[in-house]
Amino acid sequence: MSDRPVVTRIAPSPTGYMHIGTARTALFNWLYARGRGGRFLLRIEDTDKARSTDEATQAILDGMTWLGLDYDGEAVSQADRADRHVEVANAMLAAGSAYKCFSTQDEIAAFREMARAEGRSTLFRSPWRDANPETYPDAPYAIRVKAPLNGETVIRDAVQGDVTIKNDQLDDMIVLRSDGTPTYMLAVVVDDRDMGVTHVIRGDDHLNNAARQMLIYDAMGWKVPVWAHIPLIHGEDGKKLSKRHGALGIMDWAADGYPAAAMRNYLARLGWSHADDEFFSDAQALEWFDITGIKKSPARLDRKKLDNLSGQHIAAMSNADVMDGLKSYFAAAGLPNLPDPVSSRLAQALPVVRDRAKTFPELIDKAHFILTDRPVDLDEKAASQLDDVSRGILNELTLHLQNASWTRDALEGILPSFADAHGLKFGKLAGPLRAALAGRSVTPSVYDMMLVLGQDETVARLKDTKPE
RNA sequence: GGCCCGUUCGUCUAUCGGUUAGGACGCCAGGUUUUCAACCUGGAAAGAGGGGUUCGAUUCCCCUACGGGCUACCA
Repeated sequence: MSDRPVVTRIAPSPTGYMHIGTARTALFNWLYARGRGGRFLLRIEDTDKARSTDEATQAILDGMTWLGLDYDGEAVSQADRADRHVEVANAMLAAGSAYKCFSTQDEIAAFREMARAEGRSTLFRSPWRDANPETYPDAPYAIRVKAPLNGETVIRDAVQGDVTIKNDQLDDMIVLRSDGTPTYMLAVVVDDRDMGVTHVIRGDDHLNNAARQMLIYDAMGWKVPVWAHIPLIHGEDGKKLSKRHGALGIMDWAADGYPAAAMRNYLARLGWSHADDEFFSDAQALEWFDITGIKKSPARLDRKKLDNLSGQHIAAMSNADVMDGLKSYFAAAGLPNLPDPVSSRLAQALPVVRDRAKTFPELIDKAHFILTDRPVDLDEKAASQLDDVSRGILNELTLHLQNASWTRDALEGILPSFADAHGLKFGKLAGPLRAALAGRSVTPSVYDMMLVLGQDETVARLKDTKPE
């Protein structure tokens, strides 16, 4: 292939948010470049002024940041490079590989309409392709590339294999509009080549476009990059992703509380595989990722699988990483950050709750016992656990607890024998205990909670349940 | 319509002509257990259909069906 240093890029158009598919494509490009000591670039395809906004661009930047995909240099604005695009269009014109076309949009539309009605090809053949410049009218014109009329163009694609397109399927696409602005087809090619992009890894909705774009590379005598057109992601119903699937933006997933590391792992496994590896670190992904492992068929999103992976990541993260992830989650979900004291309490509880949560909000929920203050509010089920009898029992238990040494061994000695002495099954004691300590009926282990809460707090909460 | 791409358990996938078609998620059953989760053990579950090629096809070729993409002076 190539021994040039690898340069990849992600080139999203700012359309309001960072699409989940864009996020995966970005990840693939990032993995490929970074895994080989190459460069990874970001270019915002904002040539469509009507649809591009600063907010949308910011959304992409935010998405990249959250996902942890760092790019080299500054983000490039495609619109800012319009002059260079025009320059290239004129160069092609001068070289004779492009020509001025005076056909109006109305004429072309009328042609297509008729062609469709008659069942003929709607491919527009400009009458100006070989016209004598002396016959040119004094009117606005578009610049079109001169596509070869016969022969074929083969796209050597690292994912799709060799894809052959007959040249008579290619029209003389417009590179410069009659208002003097460059089209996307021109802009991508010029920008990719100017930015030194060696590998174009993008959605396969661009596969056919690659043949057209190669025309420009050839016309300018530029080296064609390695193409890698990856299949799109589909929704859980197998249909192409659309608004009704919801959660299309990467930040929606951030707001749902998935750690970025889990998202990277999950997204990497969507359409790419490395034998049977499912759960892996960034370092492993960086080492393993290669275009040869990319599948040719589209993959569906699977929330359950993400949940599972997410749970594994949360369990494997360091405390510091969990706390950082929590902050990102609060920011993405638009929630206020935890005040420091609460935050440090949560940190203490992490060891006993992290294994039980698939997402950050779930983690917060599991840690409710440590986040709540006395007097503990009881939910309905917890309240029903605390009848007069069990309150009495807890009160008696308090006596045993306030002088106990506060270790797991000690507590595991006290509680069962206490239950036994009262003719209670352990569960009958644990239920009310759970209610008193957490105000809920579903909590972490009572030993875990007691240890995390500490002796004073535990005893205080039990005393709060003292019968009147 | 034309051109291009795809199709292995419900889902993500392994397999690169010869396998009892493997793993993971999910699901079901059992176990463990102080609740929930986790965990352990076991189970059900797949080559779209039809033709070829071959001693032998999930694997190579063709057709059909289905899905997707492109076919703009959108990106």
